[in-house]
Amino acid sequence: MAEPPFSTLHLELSSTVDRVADELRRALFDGELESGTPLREVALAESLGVSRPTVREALGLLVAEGLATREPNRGVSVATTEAATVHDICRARWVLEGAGVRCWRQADERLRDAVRTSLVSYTGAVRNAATYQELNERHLAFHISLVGLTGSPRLVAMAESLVRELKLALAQVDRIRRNAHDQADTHTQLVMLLERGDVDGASAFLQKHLDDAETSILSALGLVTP
Amino acid sequence: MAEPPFSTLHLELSSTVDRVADELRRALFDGELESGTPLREVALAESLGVSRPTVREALGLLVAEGLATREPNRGVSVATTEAATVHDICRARWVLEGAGVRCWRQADERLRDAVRTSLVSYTGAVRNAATYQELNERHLAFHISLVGLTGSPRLVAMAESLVRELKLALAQVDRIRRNAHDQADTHTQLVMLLERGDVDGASAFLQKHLDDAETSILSALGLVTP
DNA sequence: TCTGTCAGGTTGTCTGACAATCTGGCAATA
DNA sequence: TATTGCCAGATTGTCAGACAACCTGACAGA
Repeated sequence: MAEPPFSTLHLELSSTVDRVADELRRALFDGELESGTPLREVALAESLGVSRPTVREALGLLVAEGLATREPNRGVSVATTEAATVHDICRARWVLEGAGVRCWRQADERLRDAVRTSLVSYTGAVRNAATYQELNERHLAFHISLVGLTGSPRLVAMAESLVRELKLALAQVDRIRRNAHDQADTHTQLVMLLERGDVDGASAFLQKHLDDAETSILSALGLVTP
Repeated sequence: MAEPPFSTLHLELSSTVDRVADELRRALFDGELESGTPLREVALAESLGVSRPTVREALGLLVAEGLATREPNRGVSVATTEAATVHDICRARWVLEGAGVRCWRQADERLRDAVRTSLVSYTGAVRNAATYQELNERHLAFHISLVGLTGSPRLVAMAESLVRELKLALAQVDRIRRNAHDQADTHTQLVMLLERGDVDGASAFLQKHLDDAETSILSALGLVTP
C-alpha cells in the first residue's frame, strides 16, 4: 500500500473571472436581478472593480450554464423562464432521476448511502425549520443524489445544470409565495420503496412527484396557461 | 390565417469568435490536432489573423463544450479521452437514447418520421460508400434522432454534447484503423422493432448495440485495459 | 403614416501592456 | 548524489484605452 505522500492535500485557486461569476450567480439565485434584466458590461465592471474583459468572460460562463442569454450586439441578460422551459426541465429530470432509481440495486453501496444521507440532511432541515434557501438546496441535492446512482459523472453534471435553471426560475418569485411545503414524507417514502427493493414502485412514485413539482412550480411562477 | 409577412426569412449573423470556434472545431474533428496538444493563444491569434482576446473567448467556448480542458495558468489543450470517459459517455447515451426509444408510442408522428428519415439517410450513405466523415455524421445523427423522440430540447442538447465528445475521441485514431463497419442492418432492425411496437425489444436491442459500440470504440482507441 | 437621418449608448474587437505563474536549466549546498 | 535556490524565457491572467459596428429612440420631412 504505497500511499502517495500528500494525496489528500488540495489547493483551490480561483481566478478573478471565477469570483465574478460566483458573485453573479449568488445575485441571480438570491433573486436580486429580475428576469430579463440586461447585464451591462461597463456597469458591472465598475461595480465589481474589475475590467470589462473580465466581466465579459464571466458573463460567457453564465451563458454557457443557461443562467443568462446572449443576443448578438445586444448583450446578455438574465434568462427568462417560459412554461415550456419548466416542462422541458421536469421531463428531462424524470429521465435522469428515473434512470438513477432504476440503478438502485446494481448501484455501489456508497452511492446508495449518499442518497440516504442526503435524505436525512433534507428531513433534518425540515424539522429544524431551516430557511427557504437551505431547504431548497438540500431538497435539490437529494434529487441529484438519485441521479448519482447511475454512477455517471456526466449525467450528474446534466442534472445539476437542470437544477440550476430551476433555482434561477424559483428565485424570481418573491419570498412569501414560495412556501416550501413539507415534502419530507414524500421523499422518505420514495427511499423506503427503494430499500424494499420495489424499483418499479419507486419509479412510478418519482414520476408522480416530478409531475406534481412541475405544476406547483408553474403555479408559483404564475405561468399556468389555459 | 394571418400568416406573418416574412416569418420564413432568417439571417445568420456570425461573430468573429464564432468563426474562430468553428474553425477550431473543424480542426479538432478532422484530427489535425493530437489529443493533449496545447492551444497557445498568441500562436492561434497570429495564424488566424485575429486578436488574442478573440481567440481566448473562442477557447472558452470549446472548454464549455468539453472539447478542450483549461488548467489554471497553463492554458487550454485538446481534451484527452480516458477509458472511463468512453464508458461514462456510453452509459449516459444509453440513458438518453433508451428514454427516447421508450417514448416511441406516445411520441409525435413528426418525431417518429425524423427517426425514419435519419435512418434512410444513414443507410443511403452506407450504400453509396460515402466517406468515413459522412458516414459517422449520419450514424450519430440517427442516434440523436432517437433522443429526439422524448421531445425535449434539453435532452437532445445533452445527447449532442456527448456525441461531440465521442467524435473528438474518434478523430484521434488515424484513418486506416477506424473502419466504420456497416451497421446499417443493425439500425434498420432497431427501427423495425419499434414499428412493430416492441418497445422493450428495441430497448434491449439498443442496449446491446451501445455496449458493442463501447468496446469497439475502446479497442479503436487502444484503451483496452485488463 | 411612412421614411430618412442623427445622436447616444452598448457591444464586438483590436492594440499594447504588465504582473503572476509555470517551465526548464544551472549552480550551490548538504 | 540528491536537494535546494535561483534565474531567464515563455505563457497566461488581467488591465486600460480605443474604435468601428450596431441598436435604440427621437425627430424632421415627404
